[in-house]
Amino acid sequence: MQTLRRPKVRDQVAGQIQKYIVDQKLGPGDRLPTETQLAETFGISRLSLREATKSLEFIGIVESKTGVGLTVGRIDMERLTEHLAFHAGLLEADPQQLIDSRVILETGALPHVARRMKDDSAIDTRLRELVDQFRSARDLKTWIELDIQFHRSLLDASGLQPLVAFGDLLHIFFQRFRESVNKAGWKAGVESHQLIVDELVKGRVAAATAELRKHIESHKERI
Amino acid sequence: MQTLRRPKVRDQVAGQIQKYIVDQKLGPGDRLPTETQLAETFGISRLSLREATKSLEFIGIVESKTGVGLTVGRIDMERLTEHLAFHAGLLEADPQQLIDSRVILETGALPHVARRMKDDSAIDTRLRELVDQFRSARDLKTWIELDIQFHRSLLDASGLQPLVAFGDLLHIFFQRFRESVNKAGWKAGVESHQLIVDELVKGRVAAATAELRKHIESHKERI
DNA sequence: TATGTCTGATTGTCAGATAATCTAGTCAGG
DNA sequence: CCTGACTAGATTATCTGACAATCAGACATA
Repeated sequence: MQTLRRPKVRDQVAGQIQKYIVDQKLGPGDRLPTETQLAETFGISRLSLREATKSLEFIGIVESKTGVGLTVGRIDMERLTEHLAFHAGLLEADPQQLIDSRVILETGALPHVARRMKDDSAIDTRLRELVDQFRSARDLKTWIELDIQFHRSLLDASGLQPLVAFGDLLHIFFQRFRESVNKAGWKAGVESHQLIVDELVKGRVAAATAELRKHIESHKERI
Repeated sequence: MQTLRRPKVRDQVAGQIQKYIVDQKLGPGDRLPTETQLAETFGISRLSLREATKSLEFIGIVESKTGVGLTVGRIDMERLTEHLAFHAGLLEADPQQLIDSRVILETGALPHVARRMKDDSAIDTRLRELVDQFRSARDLKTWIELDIQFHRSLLDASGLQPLVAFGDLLHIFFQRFRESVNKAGWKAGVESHQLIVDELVKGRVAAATAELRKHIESHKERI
């Protein structure tokens, strides 16, 4: 049976604060009302309000400084990843689904990347740079780091910000598979990345897509 | 210059709680000590401890139930996406980008939908039901409601939960365009949905994809 | 102008209390 | 022996009120 719970005050409040930020069209750094004012506005105690703001602060939606007040913050994915990666075991997501989703996301981005590459040579440069760094990577840790960067840059190159945001999120859940990469898979990964970039530059999107799909789906063997 | 701040109590405590979970090798559902006990252990007031646990609860690392206590939680993507709607890129999302992202997302899901349709006739039924309700929709409000449901069901039918979560997020930002749909666009939308389902049932994924793309991109005319 | 100081505003932390809710055990009735 | 209602204790949820720590800006002083 689904547990019926009374909606918790702080969650509602957290939602309302987010809504407030959007409605008022506030951006990073902008001031929010003081805790006391907010508490009065929502008709709750300052303490309950605090639990809401502290939660939001935890993931970076707001920042609070003593003696200053609350400001809208910048979400930084690294911070979040740090906390979440710590708890790889708690992440509940079907690996298979994660992989399929990534394939859809990244292969879907490729046509956009190819199109933009024609006008902006910086994209090409950036991707090649990363591939080169790959080759000189000596340990698994930096390899993983670069792999994330490569795929992020790929999505970024599509010019579609929403995809980048979603990609970041998927990566958090993906982390644990990455750690199971062995030397052979590593080597294959380098070649794969190189190939993808080469095909893209030539404008052969279909070939790049096929390679990218194969590359991502290679994770399936390790689950 | 980097601001020097006194490390905040609750962040330290949040870290310690996480450490505790890992050290004790706790998994989802396992009990944690009570708030009072934890507060004593860390030598802080129960209130400060609460701010830490609430933060962790916010992203799903722990759960707390009244009358029961704290348990280790499961982290699910839906919850996170909800809050990360604030991710910088999305806040200032360009309508064009939103549309392109949706196209990638939904057309990418179609092959999965088609495959699953073969084994599960309920999917077919569900989608047809929605199309039928479309025809009998009389005002714009219910039409929009049904449109959202249709596209959500489509993603849901792919069996890929991450896509559903992301789709929901995109819809939030999409809302404003929806309201600008006129009678003609409405009529065309009904036919379009019908066609997509028909093609899918016949297993003609490419045709369905083309139609879906056209359908979503029709929004471009209205921005 | 430059520098040190004061002050009001705001968040950080605490203690103590009451309400709401859940778990586990108790006990009556069959 | 079993089942269901009920009670008691434990635990979190929320509130009130208070004081400490910190900061930005005004103000006075040289």
